[in-house]
Amino acid sequence: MARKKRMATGFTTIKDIARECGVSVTSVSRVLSNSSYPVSAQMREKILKTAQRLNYTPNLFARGLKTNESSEIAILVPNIVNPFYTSLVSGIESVAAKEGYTILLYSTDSNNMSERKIINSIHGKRISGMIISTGSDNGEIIRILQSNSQSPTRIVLVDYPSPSSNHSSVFFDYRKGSALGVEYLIRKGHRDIIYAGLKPDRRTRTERIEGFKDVIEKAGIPFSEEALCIYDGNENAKENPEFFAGTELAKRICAKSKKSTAVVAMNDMVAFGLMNHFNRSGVKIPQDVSILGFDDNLFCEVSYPPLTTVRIPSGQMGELAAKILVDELRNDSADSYINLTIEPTLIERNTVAEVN
Amino acid sequence: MARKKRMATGFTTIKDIARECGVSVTSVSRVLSNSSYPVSAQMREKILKTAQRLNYTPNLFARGLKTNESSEIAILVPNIVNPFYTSLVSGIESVAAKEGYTILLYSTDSNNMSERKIINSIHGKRISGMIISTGSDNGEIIRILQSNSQSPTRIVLVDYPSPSSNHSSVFFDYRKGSALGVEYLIRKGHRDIIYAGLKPDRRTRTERIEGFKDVIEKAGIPFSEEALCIYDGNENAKENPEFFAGTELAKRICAKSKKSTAVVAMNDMVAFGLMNHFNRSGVKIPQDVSILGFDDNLFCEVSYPPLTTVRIPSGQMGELAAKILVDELRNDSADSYINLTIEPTLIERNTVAEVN
DNA sequence: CTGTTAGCGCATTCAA
DNA sequence: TTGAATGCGCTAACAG
Repeated sequence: MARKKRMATGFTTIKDIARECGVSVTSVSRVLSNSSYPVSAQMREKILKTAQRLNYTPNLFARGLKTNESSEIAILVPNIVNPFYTSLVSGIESVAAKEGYTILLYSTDSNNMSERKIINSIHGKRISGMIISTGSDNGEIIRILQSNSQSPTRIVLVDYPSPSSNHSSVFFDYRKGSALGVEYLIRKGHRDIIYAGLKPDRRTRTERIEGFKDVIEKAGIPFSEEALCIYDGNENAKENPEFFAGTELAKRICAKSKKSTAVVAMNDMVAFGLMNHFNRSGVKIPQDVSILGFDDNLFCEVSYPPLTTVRIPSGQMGELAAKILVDELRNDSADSYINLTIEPTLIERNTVAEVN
Repeated sequence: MARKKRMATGFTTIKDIARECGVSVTSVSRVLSNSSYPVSAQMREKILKTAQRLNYTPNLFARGLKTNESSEIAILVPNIVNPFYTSLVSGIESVAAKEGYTILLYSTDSNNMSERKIINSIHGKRISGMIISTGSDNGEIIRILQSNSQSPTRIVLVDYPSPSSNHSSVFFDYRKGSALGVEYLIRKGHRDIIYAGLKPDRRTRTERIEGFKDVIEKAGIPFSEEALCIYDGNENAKENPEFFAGTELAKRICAKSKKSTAVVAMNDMVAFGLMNHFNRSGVKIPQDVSILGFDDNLFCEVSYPPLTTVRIPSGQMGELAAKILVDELRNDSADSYINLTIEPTLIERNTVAEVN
């Protein structure tokens, strides 16, 4: 009579099911963990039934303790408010969910969360894999991660330079993207073109400027530093610093004696800032000045006029990164890594005019 | 000599540390798990040192198996692309991180992830608590969650109606928000006001219309169904359905014989759609027509003209929800729940003109 | 095909 | 203040 002690958590366990069915826990485990081990059909049936009836949910702690696997993917991004990261994370999430992985979200901007702490958390949870895309490019995290030789965590990098080469990555070719945009402008007859952006303090920004120069020079247009309009105020001063920078840069551009016919923005938010000031000042877009964005975020369609821009398919990049990771996790393809570089495309809308 | 078998995972365990220090695993556990149990200072010191040296990270599976706690918070949202959810999640994440909780992100839009599946995952992981905010308001998830009496998961609801009352919630008062906006319009002299939005198929939308009617009638303006411009096309047809709906509704409004001086949009995206069409058609905002948004998303500053709108502080709502949850988790405050209703505020920008 | 047994790493009795 | 022993729930040898 005396019911065996069965307090603990109140959750149904395989032991409960075993008792109920009059079979061993092993058999229960075998069917409930989708083991390939042979089990008679009727027993399987019975176990499945009572598992359902008893509302059984496997205790992932126990399972993890045995298998050291969590089916979890950690995402490391600075934040999710920046539209690039929003859709990156969204892309990752969609394929991860489909593949049965759960997403752990770590954002480095949330203070108190040192990279060290994050790594510890990830180790402790025996995370299968992680996708890293923090804006900075010091490679710090990777270094920490690898300094601990115990960690078998699979890593896929997105727009994040790697100090070593033992992981896959998805990069966007910012240099080519920038070039693509400027070529388009030149094709439209522009020759006095300005680049407007924030301090080129990271690779994803320097590359844009390089791409800009590449094409200007190739077109035989004399390049001067004058063509580079850089806002170097505090990036964190405003709620929407890039937009604010755009408005400031537009003022500076308006004040120039030498007039330009087009300005290529570091990204869409900067472009919106430019447009905002131009719109207010009665500078007509694109009649008086053409604007080129970079990102193709949700609001390019929304702005007035709709923004012509170089597209960074961040959602797709997220999906690719996740697919690569899941694939590596499943096939444990030891030392083969795949490194993708995503090609830019130009999205024509209404902010670039033809000049002659 | 024969090293005891110590393969398993390769991670350092408390056993390793115990051996290294020549003490019992018990003592190691006590100091490394921050137990309040008394341990001599020197021993503590020694253990801490070698733990650090050996790069020890507690195995959270093992710990969880004992304690049945994960320090994880699950977030359930339809997606993170909608700006409301972006900042909701962001707000939650920031306080969760600060409090030492990890975020698990579940998005219901990602197909293949039935609510049933999500619940199972959450049970299996012994998630401490969850925050739910799925657009629909059928209460399905709660029902499933509670049908399984085993689940002790703490839940906080955000803009999600509850079929029962045993959990805390954070709501926004859409009705009052809408009223606030319309009152402002009337104060500015508007009397021919139109509401433009999608099908009122959920509470958060019907409330807006009710608030609209409330004020119109209170102002002694005869209300007719004509004033309600509802787009009932397929919401998922376009990439940005709300924006698209806005453009369509603007066309319809332009075609009306009776001219209105103001239109209140269901939300900012719809407002942007309206503005897009008006801008293209040479209808001047706000001289020819005033526009009122709802949300106060990132792009209200960016649009041209900047959008006057009723603010939903979704980031703050996320923070509040997380604070409530963490508090309940820590203090296990049994059956006391707190239900907040967030008050609207009006953000004046440049899309509403004074008429007379 | 089925069951018995051991142990993953940790926190926690209980005894010293 | 310390340590030996137990078991959380599950999976994987190993033996039948």
